[in-house]
Amino acid sequence: MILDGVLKEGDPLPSVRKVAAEFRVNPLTVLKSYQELVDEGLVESRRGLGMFVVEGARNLLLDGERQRFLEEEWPRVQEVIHRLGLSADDLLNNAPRRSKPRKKGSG
Amino acid sequence: MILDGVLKEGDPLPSVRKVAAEFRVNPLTVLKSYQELVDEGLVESRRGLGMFVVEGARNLLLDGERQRFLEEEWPRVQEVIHRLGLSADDLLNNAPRRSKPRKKGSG
DNA sequence: CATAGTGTTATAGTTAACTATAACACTATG
DNA sequence: CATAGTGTTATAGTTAACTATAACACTATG
Repeated sequence: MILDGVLKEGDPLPSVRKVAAEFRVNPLTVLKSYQELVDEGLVESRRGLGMFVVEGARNLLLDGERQRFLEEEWPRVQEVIHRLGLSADDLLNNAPRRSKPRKKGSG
Repeated sequence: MILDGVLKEGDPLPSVRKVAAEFRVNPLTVLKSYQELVDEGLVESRRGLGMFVVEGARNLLLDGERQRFLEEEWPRVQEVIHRLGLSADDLLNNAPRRSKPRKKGSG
């Protein structure tokens, strides 16, 4: 939500209790997740008021997630792509060039 | 290992006990994972002998994993790429076109 | 002060996955 | 049969994450 701009910097996060109710989950579970955001320096907690998106959170998140994605997730995704014999073409255009025709349409 | 051809069809999987020892893990845990492969029809169990890669397993796996990847994983990866302001094009072709130059080299 | 909304802490219980250990069932080999 | 290697089942214990419930602490508002 922060990355997508749904939550701007300074905005309050939906309250622990509301999220807990909406997802039928224990408030403690929500709180713990929110605390992780605090630990990452993205969110700050103001007792009695709520939890708020920190100034600069979006850039911090963007940089951090970019790094994590490029160094950890993407390499693994690339391995999978390679293992499955997929091509960049297959993935980007919804119109794959006619490659080797498949034996059968399986379903 | 099956996709990469390390395990050919008909080959025995490393025994439950060996894997358990190698990864310092309970044999039951390994067994359960192997059972999942049996449930997927990729592997068959021969009591007293071992677990073996089924004939046709590689193609079955290839088709199944292709579908799973294209329908589930890749869309999510694309969302992340988009959210992070990265380009799938740049990531797939290793030769990124010169796009907007970044403000700073961060480190 | 009372109220209604926040985050926070505490205590006890539940659950799924995993561990530890032992024993059982089966097969090829000699 | 004995042996050594397989998969399999059973029992009890451990652990991390989550749940249920209640209470505490704080803030803006009236």
